Amino acid sequence: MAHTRPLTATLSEQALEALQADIVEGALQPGEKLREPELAARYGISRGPLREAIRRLEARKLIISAPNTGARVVSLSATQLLELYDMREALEGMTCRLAAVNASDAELAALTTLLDQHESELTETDGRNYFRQEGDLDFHFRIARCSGNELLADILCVDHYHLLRLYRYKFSTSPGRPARALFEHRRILDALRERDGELAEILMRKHIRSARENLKRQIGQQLTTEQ
Amino acid sequence: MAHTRPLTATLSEQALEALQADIVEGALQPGEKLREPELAARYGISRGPLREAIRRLEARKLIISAPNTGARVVSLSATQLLELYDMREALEGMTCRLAAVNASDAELAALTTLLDQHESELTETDGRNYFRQEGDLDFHFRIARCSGNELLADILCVDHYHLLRLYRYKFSTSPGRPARALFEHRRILDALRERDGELAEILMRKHIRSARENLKRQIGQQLTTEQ
DNA sequence: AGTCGTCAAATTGTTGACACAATGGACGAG
DNA sequence: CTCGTCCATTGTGTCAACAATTTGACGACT
Repeated sequence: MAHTRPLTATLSEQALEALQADIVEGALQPGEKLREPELAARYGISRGPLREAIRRLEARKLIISAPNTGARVVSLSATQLLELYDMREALEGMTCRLAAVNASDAELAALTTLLDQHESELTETDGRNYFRQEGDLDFHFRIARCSGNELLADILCVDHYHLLRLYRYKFSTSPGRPARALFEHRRILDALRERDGELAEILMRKHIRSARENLKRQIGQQLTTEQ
Repeated sequence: MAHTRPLTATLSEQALEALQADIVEGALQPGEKLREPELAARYGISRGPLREAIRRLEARKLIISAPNTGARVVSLSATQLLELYDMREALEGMTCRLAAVNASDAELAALTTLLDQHESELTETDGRNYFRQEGDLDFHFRIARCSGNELLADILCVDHYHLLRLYRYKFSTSPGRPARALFEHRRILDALRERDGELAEILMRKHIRSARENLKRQIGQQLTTEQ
């Protein structure tokens, strides 16, 4: 009989999760210096595992560090944030194209359910926070996962997803945006159901580009202009 | 007066470079177990910095590791290798589109020179190893670098480039392929010079897709079918 | 007053030792 | 002969101490 194994086997993984949560949830602010002795004490571990966690979060682009001067929480410039959207347009366009071919009927049905669920929440909250959906509740996340391409899915859902999470909600969504986004999601799903990969890709790219334009308009002095 | 500073400030970085070279150049074979005491002795360092180097190479997908069971050199299945090409199609298509807008005239001129150089080498070596160009000599690498999008360029030229290097040359290029590739490169550059981002993206994607198809045809029993 | 050099404190880089888990082979039961 | 168990060995996870570098403050000099 198997023991119920802990969620994280090693202290390094626990530190990874804790540190990532602290960064994404804002307990550690963008640009903040990460002092190893302080953090190690905070998580009740030694510096060894902590340093490994820092290296892994560097891979997820949540931390930047230089030799001898230590690590800091990432702080994207406006330019860098827009770059992130160009990357998403390219990668999510491709996952969408692939999903049109590779998604199972069951997965597409589940996506329909998800969007219905989003619609309820949209009307309930008066169209306020449609974008707050995370992980499995995130339409984009789910599409990547059923693209059939593990590499793309991992890059989007593991490597860069948390950076997106960190910045996605720093900007107030303009009034009509959530409803508009839901509409675009439905059109994308329509294309997926019709198994039209080319159209699905075009629609997803347009969708992300319009989110990018929306963001661009809102970028004022909220962001540091230089990294 | 500044000391001539060493290329790598820390042992961890030296280990990163050494280990990466050993993996890409085949001194460490795909799938091979990486024993920390052995490697630490090999590079003349202790396990601490070595473990950090391993974590960083995990980010570059050259190493995979699981808790308590250690690390191994990555060994891509045929499926995973094809997935890599889908990722490239998406990302390089985008860098190409952006480069059409953002590349300077000087950069485009340098790319022309590069392709001329490739042509000489192609005729000199009887069309054998056009694809062996690496780093700054790699057409794709250079385009990413002049896309103006640092994030995309880093993902392609740092994060995933070495994985591509590792696998690019495991397959014999079919007879006419190098000449064909050079021809496609020239058409892409034409589009860049005309500042036609849409066409440049289309051509780059077609180019990578045909490389993918070429690869697919050659995949026999050389690759493990399961990871 | 401002700039530069020096020194002390804090922080990062590295090491070797210890604790724990996994691997592999010998041994014995079936 | 096959399978499972036990134990020794090997390797990974973690820690605390040491070494080297950076940072900031203080004071001397222009």
